[in-house]
Amino acid sequence: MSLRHALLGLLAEEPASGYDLLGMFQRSLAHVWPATQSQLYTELTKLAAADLITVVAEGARGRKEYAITEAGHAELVRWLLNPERGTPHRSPELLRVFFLHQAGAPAARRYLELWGERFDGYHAELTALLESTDWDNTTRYGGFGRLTLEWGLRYAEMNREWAKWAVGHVPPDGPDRPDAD
Amino acid sequence: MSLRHALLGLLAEEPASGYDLLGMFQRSLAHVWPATQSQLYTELTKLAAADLITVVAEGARGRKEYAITEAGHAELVRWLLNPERGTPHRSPELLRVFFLHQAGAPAARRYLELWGERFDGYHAELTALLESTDWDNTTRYGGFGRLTLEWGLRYAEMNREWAKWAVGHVPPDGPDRPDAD
DNA sequence: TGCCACATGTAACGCGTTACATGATTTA
DNA sequence: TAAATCATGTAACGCGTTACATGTGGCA
Repeated sequence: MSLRHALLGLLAEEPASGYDLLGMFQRSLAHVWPATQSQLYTELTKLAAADLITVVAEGARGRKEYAITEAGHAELVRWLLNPERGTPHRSPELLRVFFLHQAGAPAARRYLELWGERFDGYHAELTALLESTDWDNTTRYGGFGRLTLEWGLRYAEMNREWAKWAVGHVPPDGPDRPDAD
Repeated sequence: MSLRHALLGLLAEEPASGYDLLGMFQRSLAHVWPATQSQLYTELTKLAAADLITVVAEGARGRKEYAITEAGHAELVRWLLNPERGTPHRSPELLRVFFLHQAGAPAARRYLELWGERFDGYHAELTALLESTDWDNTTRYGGFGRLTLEWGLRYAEMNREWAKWAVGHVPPDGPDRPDAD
């Protein structure tokens, strides 16, 4: 149930419409919590029904501007300070590594090299974001966006380093299959 | 659709029953791709219907032992070598960081300290796993389990370091709320 | 006037979770 | 003979994805 809290978090800064929020998701939250248009509108309706947000203005083209309520802000803070036990970590890419010997050592090495390259790209993307933003002037999100960006940078670096290490540690293929059990 | 490939991967090593596979998931795959009992049996039925696996023996208590078919192995290798564009990264914990200034700087620092401690624990858990396993003797998964474990260790370290850094970079609370917009 | 951007909504489907439901075999 | 373990299955629910569906307002 994190989408609802993401919406509350955004609306805690300033009122916005579903369309506005969609833009914010695509621009600033895309790396942390992607969401689709359809999901977003559905959740806004639910949040309004639960009185965590309310419509504060209606504009042209059916535009509805939402604002967070007191109850909504209370819920946001409650969620922030009560980290329920995390969702288990699931990574299809890492799962592949687990079974990669089925593909043979050369293919495995290629896979890991590709891994490194993908994170090169990701790192570059984030670096561009870091440099294109004036972090001093960003009162919005109080600079915490910088912390999450730093996490992303370190994550990318870690993956690059790991991939490099892993390529060198791919076990050799067995003669055929040991099957010694 | 990764659960099905995880099952194919395990069955590529040796035939097993749903119950056996459940044990393997809990023991060795828990950190990479957790799965529940109910999910697993459902997926096995589907895999059998698709002829990617077959029942090779029936034992006591309705036990059904499955083995991978040729089609199943082909599908496994296909999946291994075709990394479709990754599921977007979603982390409720990181999402919290994004909005943490709503909770105030002291609470934010406490949150980040807790983050570091949790990864201390995780790192210790993985280290224990590393030391309790004889990696030379592990033909099963051809040593690739070691690569994923290494990833986990580095991930834990990265998070510890980041949390330490982040605690020192928590922006001060605004006087009240700038609201200058 | 025609297109683009704005703006909101619904329906179908898949996967993961929790809970329920049942029963056989071994072993203490 | 009672409990633990082995063993399989179904149902309800939530969230995320894709696709469909519709309509208005501004501007060139």
